[in-house]
Amino acid sequence: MNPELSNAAIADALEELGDLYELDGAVIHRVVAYRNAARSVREASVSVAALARAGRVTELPGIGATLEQKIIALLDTGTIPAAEKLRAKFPPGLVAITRLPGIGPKRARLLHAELGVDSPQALREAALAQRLRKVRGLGPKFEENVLAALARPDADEPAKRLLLPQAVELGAALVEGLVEHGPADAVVELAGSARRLVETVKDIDLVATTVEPTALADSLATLEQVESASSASAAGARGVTYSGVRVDLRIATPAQRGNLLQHFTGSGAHNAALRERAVRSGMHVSEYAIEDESSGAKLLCADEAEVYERLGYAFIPPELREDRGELEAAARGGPGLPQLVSRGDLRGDLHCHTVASDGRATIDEMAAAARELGYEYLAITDHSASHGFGNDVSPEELREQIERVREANARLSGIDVLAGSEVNVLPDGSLDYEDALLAELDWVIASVHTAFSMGEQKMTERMIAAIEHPLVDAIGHPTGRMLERRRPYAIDLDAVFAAAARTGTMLEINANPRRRDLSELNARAAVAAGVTLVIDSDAHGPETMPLIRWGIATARRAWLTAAEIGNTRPWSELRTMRKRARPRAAVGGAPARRRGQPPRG
DNA sequence: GCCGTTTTCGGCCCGACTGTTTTCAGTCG
Repeated sequence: MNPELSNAAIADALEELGDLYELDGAVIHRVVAYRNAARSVREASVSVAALARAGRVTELPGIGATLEQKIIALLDTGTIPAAEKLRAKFPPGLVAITRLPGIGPKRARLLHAELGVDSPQALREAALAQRLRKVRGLGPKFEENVLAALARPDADEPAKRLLLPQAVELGAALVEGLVEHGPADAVVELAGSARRLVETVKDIDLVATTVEPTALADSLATLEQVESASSASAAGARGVTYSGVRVDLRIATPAQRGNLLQHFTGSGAHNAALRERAVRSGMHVSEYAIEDESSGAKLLCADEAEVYERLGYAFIPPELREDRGELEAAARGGPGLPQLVSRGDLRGDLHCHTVASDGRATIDEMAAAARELGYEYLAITDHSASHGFGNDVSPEELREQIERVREANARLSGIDVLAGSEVNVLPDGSLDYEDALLAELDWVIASVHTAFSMGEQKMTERMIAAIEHPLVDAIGHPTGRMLERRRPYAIDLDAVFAAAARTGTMLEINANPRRRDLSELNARAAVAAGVTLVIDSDAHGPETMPLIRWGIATARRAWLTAAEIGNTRPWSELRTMRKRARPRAAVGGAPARRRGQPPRG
């Protein structure tokens, strides 16, 4: 029997069908319904295929009887009949055209019907022959824009995205520049996905208030980072940096600062859901005001929290604004939002490197950095013997390192230094130190660093073997992904989470901004399955230990509280949670702790 | 196609910008 389709595969199929219906001229709400359903499937924390087999898939938001049937057909036959029909009608090249800026489904359909355009290549030929301008509603300018879009070397690949720290840094520099060059009263803030602390960012969104909006809009073009700016008006301006990042500045009056910040922080899905719910109670929400339908009164909010309050919600932290159940939870009479974990809750860092392997600093230097951050403990976890791309730590060297850690711990005050290792999980699931040596360590984190492409079943068995090892306390960066660089290895995370919960093995949120691994959705699913997480910096030097903030960001976006994170506890408590410290009978027999699941996600 | 502190039918967020138009459709976020 074939393995069931992944949530991502089902979501892709629904998204494609939505695109095809849109090309076919379906009413837009139907198209939107497919896209909402696709997102719901993609973000589901359990196997949607399994849910569908159990007849429960309509429990997911946005999935009704019709989509249930289509998902079942997809699982049974590998395809959806409606999609087959539409694929025959609209060639894939036509769908590709709709990805070009300025061309949506309507124009693609028009070009197909009027000129027989069915691919980017055919579109280019038609534009060069000046045939596009003959179509009603299109003109020479459109032709020009089409050719420019097609000429871009990266026209058919998705745009590179900034890692969050780069976006935050660029955003801060732009804010500073606008404050410096703009009118004296200007207040400028970073909004958009960077404010929500997402993993990667496409463009920089800034909001500002001033009584001289055009002066501020004009000043965007004068910033040293900005290569070109356009369409400056009282409403704002747009620009592109020399690094090729789009910047969107929106301006309102000081009295509307809250409305604007709320709108421009997004996400789009959060705002759409917020506004739809508001409409049902007779309110219309925009970036400028909340309008009461019955009285016509327009409420301006200088403060963002007031926007939520006036609409009947508790304040929703930006990290949660993804339409993943936060509105239902924050609504008056709802269950309420969790008290999200914050940086100050962490009492220690359980994954870092020193000069013993590929780190840049000594034990003492790393311990000093940890103390500086207010931690109570730090585990030194250099790579193990077979790491292969740094300075390996042989068993003998690890024994010496343990001695050095014990000595440092005795000497240093204000910080407990723990002897640990980041042990390789070898392809067969075994570890590369003997158990007797591992038993001398305070903390063992096991990670996969080799043989990434072994296939899902083998990788899952490999990982579960490591999870079942009695001396493995946690699994490091559990999916191996590198944002914008390397996909996660194929692995059955449901099985991994179940094994981790069953054995009491913790899983890591690796805070390195290129990893953020587990991701927010996976972290949320892991905790729902009963797993305890740890948040680690994986620092290779004192200066990278503060990267922990990006791991905190992921945990917050995963709705996690301090109680769900192991290293918010003092070491005296956390050490007893390691499965090696538990009564032997409990290992393997502990029932999964279940947390109340929010309505979505 | 989904969904319900108005509704099992009739709604479904809101506004800016562009290019094409003499008042607006399409696209985008």
